[in-house]
Amino acid sequence: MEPSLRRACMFKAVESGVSFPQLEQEILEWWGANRIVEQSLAAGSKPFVFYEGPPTANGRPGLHHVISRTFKDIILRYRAMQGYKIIGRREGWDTHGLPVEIEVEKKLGFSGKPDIEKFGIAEFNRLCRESVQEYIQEWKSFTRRIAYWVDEDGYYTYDNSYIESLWWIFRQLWDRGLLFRDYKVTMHCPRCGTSLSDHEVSLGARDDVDDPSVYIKFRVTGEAVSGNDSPLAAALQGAYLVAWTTTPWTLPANVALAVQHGARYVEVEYQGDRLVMAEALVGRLLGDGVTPLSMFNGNDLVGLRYERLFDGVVAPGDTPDLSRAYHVIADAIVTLDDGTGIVHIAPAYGDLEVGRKHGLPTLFSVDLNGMVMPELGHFPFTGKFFKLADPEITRHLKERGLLLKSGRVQHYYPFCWRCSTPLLFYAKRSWYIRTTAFKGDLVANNQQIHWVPEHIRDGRFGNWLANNIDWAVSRERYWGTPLPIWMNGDGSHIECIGSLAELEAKVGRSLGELDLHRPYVDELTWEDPQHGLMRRIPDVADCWFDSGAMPVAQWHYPFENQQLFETAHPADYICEAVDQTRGWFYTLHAESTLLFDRPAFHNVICLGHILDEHGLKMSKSKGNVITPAEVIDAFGVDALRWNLFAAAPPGNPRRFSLSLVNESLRKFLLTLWNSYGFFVTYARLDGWRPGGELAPEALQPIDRWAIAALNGLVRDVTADFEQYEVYPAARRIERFVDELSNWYVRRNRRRFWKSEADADKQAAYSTLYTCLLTLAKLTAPFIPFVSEAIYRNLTGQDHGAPLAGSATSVHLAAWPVVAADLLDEGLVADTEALLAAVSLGRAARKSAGLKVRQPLAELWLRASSPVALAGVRRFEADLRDELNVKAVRYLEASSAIVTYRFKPNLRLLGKKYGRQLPAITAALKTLEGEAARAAAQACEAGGLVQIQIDGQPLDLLAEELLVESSAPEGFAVAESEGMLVALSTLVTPELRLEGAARDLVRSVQDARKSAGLAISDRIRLFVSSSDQGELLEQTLALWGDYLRSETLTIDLILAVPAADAYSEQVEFGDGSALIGVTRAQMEA
RNA sequence: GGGCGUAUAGCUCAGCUGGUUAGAGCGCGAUCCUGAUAAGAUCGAGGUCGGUGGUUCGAGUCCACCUACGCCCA
Repeated sequence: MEPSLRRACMFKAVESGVSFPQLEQEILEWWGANRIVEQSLAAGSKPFVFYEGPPTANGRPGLHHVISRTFKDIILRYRAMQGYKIIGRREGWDTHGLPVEIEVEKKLGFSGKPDIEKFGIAEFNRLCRESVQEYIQEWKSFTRRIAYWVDEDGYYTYDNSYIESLWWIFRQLWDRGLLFRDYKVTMHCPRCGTSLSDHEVSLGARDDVDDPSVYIKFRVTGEAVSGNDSPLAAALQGAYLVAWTTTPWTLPANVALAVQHGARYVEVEYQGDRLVMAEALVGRLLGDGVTPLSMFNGNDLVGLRYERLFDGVVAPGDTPDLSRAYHVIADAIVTLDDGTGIVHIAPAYGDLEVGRKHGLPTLFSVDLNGMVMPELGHFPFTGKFFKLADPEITRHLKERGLLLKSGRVQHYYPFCWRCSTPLLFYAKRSWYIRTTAFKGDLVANNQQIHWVPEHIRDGRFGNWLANNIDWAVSRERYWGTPLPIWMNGDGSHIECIGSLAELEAKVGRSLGELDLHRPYVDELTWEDPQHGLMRRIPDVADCWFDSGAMPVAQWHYPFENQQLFETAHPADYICEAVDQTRGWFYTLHAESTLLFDRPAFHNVICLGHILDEHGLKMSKSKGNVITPAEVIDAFGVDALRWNLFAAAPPGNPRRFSLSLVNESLRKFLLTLWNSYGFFVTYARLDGWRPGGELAPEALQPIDRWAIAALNGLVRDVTADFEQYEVYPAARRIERFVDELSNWYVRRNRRRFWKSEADADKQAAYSTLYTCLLTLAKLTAPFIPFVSEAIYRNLTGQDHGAPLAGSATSVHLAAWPVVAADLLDEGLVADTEALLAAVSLGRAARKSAGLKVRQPLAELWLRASSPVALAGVRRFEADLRDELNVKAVRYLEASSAIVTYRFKPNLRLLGKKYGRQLPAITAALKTLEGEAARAAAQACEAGGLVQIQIDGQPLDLLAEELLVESSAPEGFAVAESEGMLVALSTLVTPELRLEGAARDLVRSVQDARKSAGLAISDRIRLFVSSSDQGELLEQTLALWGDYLRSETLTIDLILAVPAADAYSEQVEFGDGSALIGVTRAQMEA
């Protein structure tokens, strides 16, 4: 071991071939063993409220869950480091709902509700509970692996306490008259006896279904509904309104005919009848040569009464106002694409929204088994299945002379995905929450929410609120929160129960042990003295209602935790994907607005979806799904997290591939890791410890630059976080890490490996240490593992005594604070100018074919502005060294070696001169020779430049012009954004020797490395050349000492290498040289 | 069919209130640099800024329409 390594060292060696997945496993174990997560969860004082949007525990976690969980995590970690106590940092599970039921049905081989009822609801629900529990176990280990830090003591929507809170909410709404019963159109399977979800409907829909296509005549009575007493009614008496339908079975339930606002309608004579329909469709239906008798606007027809075809059936308990039926309405659903421009309206079978809007009654003709109802009357089709009734109804109407035309058509129609029975659009009694009564509040409260990205607020979410419809909240299912509504036999008396205690009072016994699910709650009934037996309605709640209630129900409010709830509502932050605008974002917002008249959350990051590398949705059927495990196993969680934070703004849909994660790893994580590794390597050699006194004057400008840039970074990243803007924060960090590694470390390597332990070396260590330690804290919310490894080692947690005042984990450390006095915008800008000059210098070298190791005599520079010029002057020494030139000179207008060109500064001149611009540009182009030099001097002095426009003189200000200059003769030039660098290309014999020496040094360093020597090994060096002997001798004569000190050579031998030496043939001068190295004896 | 969003290099993305030669990283090719680095630098190939029209002295940027994709709704 090196003597220096025997000194007490606080840093553990950093292995260069780091495996991040392995590192992460070690840290996971350490976190677990030391209860770091628990400590972090318990820490903090000021409250910061978070709501966990509960994932449906009905599938394995995918990449999109990694995104949402890491975006939740990063904000919470940031707030925790700022000393906040995070409230609600706990798991939550959405456990109810149809997907869970379907999963269990599949397992059992069921094909619908009848199977479940036969099987027994109790056992069925038990299996549903079991199913979600299995998934939750998988989710828990996934959550730990991706370092989403939440309390595993989470909330479950199936808990009795959760359900009781929901009951309380329902009762609140009920007491305020906001919970009501109305029809809702569902897709109903008459064979399975159940409604189907949208998803199920799409499974069984076909677009090539053969159906009847009939045109029916409705006879105008000559009357109009009161208040619309148009003469048209009388004029059209006895004429027929013609409507088209592909579902004759719905005709008995007809209550209105709809026309289009503003469209043109005509009355025509056809086969002895007067028919009314849209003008645009007459030709298609009746052929050419039909002459119109009269014409009118769609609006004119509104209110016309017609003779009903049948007496539709009124639902039991319903008292519809039939005076509102059987007339013409105008509605936007009517199109002139096909049919007649007059649409038959049957609210019970699909047109419920239209019916509601126009105050139409809802009448029936087919029951839930799909049979034509006997109550309709005695017809040949009575009691028949609705599809089989179609031709009978058509024939019946034909006999009554009301059929104009019939045929067949192929179109879209849905079927049951299980049994292929045609589905019915069917208006069923449902329970609604009257959200429309609060539309104004919903919209107003939304304005208080900070959305990321911003456009969601007034775009997708705002529009959704503005078009609010009442929330249909009941489901005829089994595994869900039972609606706490009890009803007597004829539905004339209804009670809503708001707590378990209230229910106990009703049934007169303790229900402490009761599972508040079906079928157990269904069995609870009581006798009401006036209204008879009270029985619970069979419906359960929409599971979206469960999750929207989580601010209340996760704390079992108001039965417990009243005080906690006051603090924990609204949330400061939530985060989910964009599909939740009509899902969880809405249900949270709606329930909060209705109950408390305030938004449920203040800040929300709304994530875009993840796509595969071709921009397509990842789906099992496409086979393009990437699982989190394959990414994490290959590159680790931090590489994945960094990719998610830094690759694209969170609101955008993001394309994803393994190679992109690999890029994040190599580009960012390894750059950071290697800078850190560099530091630790040398700090160990020197036994360096942080904390020693550092004289400010020992800091080099580049040190102060690094510290200034670091503080600027802290300031900007903090500001980004305050705005919930994670992506720009990540980009800033990336840029800083790149500059730290490729500018600061590269420029200062020498200061770390030089042998004197002076103040300058201390300054370099101290600067780099400060940057790395601060970076560990800044990156902790992003990359919790790598930052932890760096932080713990830099604070000596694993090795020797921990640094005083440091935390055991970076996640328990405080967020960095900006040292305002160390910010230095001028210095940062000057360095930027320098970096630009360096880049141009390298470009110039490239164009002349002069490698950087070859020293050159001089460099000419013209800066883009006086500020940039000052910046370059300040760092001239760095520029000389970096570009390996002996002198830097500055081009000024007075110098005669260049010529000048002028361009207008459009940003300034555009506003001032507008359409004169082309002439000004042309005039500037003609400035040449002495005139150009004079103009350049004027610009430099800040004076005026006069040009001629159409014979008129025009004075331009110096800042309104952009000056460009050409290259001097004999120089290699590069130019960009106003800055020009010209390199003298003349290589003198002296410069050539110096270049040769540097070549030699580099070859020897290479050989040392290849020979496997340690950095600090001293060597014997052999050099010889058969074809460049003279050059070699001259080089060594002049630069021998330099070669020795650079390569730690204690014995330089101008000869062919000894047999035991490691030797290499290397390029040298115009030929080659043979070099050999052996480890020299260490002196005692 | 409606709403919202996206469309810029082979890939992933920047591009502020319209302004000068549309940028970065990856990948590819070439050259260079390197005793921290699976690294870095420079150059090159690669763009009709999705399309069409308009406003303007000037449009990737503003407006209209259209196309494709994603999400939500019908």
